[in-house]
Amino acid sequence: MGVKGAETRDRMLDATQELIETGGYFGAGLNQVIAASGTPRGSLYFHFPGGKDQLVGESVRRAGRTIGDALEGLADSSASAAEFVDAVLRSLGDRLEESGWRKGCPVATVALETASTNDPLQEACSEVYASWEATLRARLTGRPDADDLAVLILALVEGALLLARTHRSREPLDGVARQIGVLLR
Amino acid sequence: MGVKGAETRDRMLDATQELIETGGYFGAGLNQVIAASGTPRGSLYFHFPGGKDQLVGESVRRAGRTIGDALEGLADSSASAAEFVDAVLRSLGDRLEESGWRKGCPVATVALETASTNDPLQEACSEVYASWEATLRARLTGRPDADDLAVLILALVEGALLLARTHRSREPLDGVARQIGVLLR
DNA sequence: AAAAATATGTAGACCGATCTATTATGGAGT
DNA sequence: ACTCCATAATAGATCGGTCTACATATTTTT
Repeated sequence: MGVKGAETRDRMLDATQELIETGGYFGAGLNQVIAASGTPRGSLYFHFPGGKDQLVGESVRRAGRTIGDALEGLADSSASAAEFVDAVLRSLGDRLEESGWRKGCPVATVALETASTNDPLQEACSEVYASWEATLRARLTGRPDADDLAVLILALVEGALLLARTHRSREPLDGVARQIGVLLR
Repeated sequence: MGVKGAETRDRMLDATQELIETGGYFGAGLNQVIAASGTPRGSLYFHFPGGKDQLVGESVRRAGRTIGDALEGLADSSASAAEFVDAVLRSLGDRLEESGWRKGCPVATVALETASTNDPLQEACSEVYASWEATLRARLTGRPDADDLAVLILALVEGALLLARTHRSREPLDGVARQIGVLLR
């Protein structure tokens, strides 16, 4: 793949990721993708012969890696598990508020939309969540019930993000942050 | 409104609720709604002059009341807060698994899909969540931080439900249930 | 090194299917 | 008789996807 082609491909993934985050699978219409990325329709099927599902699948996995890397970063710079979770909640809260309550979890909407109707995408979302769980678990080694705790923290963060976006308020994230100490004593 | 009309209206809401739960706002195409309910297309706009958004809005609020009532019931028959949350998780897990991983939270998908693009529906979802929060809060009176705890529990349940549906497994719900005691000591 | 051949990518018109919504008409209930 | 509601045909827009033509690189051949 040449330089030009890679750029076009990237611009398409960027636009899709952005649209998905705001409106999910159906919010990322191909017309909107090509309009937002400034790329022609035909090129889409050149770079993504699998069509929309391939495009969305790659976008989800890509977003999963981005968030995953951010998690690793926060884990490394946190002294305790409680501090780590607090940093995650604050960081995601900033992102959400600064985007005008548009950018919550880049996976959740697609995950729910496709859970029962699109196996390849369901699997992609499942794998992203599993990778995040693994990252959390790695930060909790040594604790008893590290497995359960990792799942619990991920559920807590995802749920708080859902409520915060729906209410258009940081309160759910802040409320969870205030109580996280009790859990990770 | 006559008896016949009310029945038709109800059948439409039933079908919409079912479709929404499986596939969200865009999973509930009007063609599917009328096919599943066996009602004619024109009648839809007779009973719901506001079109699809009115139909979905009423379905969401209706599902919100159904779940809310179930929460109240479980709250009444639980001896402690921890027992209550455990019962909620188990009940939702049963519902999810028995439906073939289709029926998670009847609000979450629509909430995420419409959060940034459809204010009336975003508001409907926000109000349903607020009502559930209030129910949880009522079961926690007496505790310090009852407000925070209600939000935390709702986030936990919503997050666990999202993960369980995505992974097609009860594990996230069970894992949270195992750790809930620590939180509500 | 110049020319020819091939691969890579762009570009947009176009297709059938599906979407929500509207309309006109006819029948059922009271 | 008059309201309530059912019914289907249809409109107009948008959806994902395909197609052909064209342009630009890159390699091969001479």
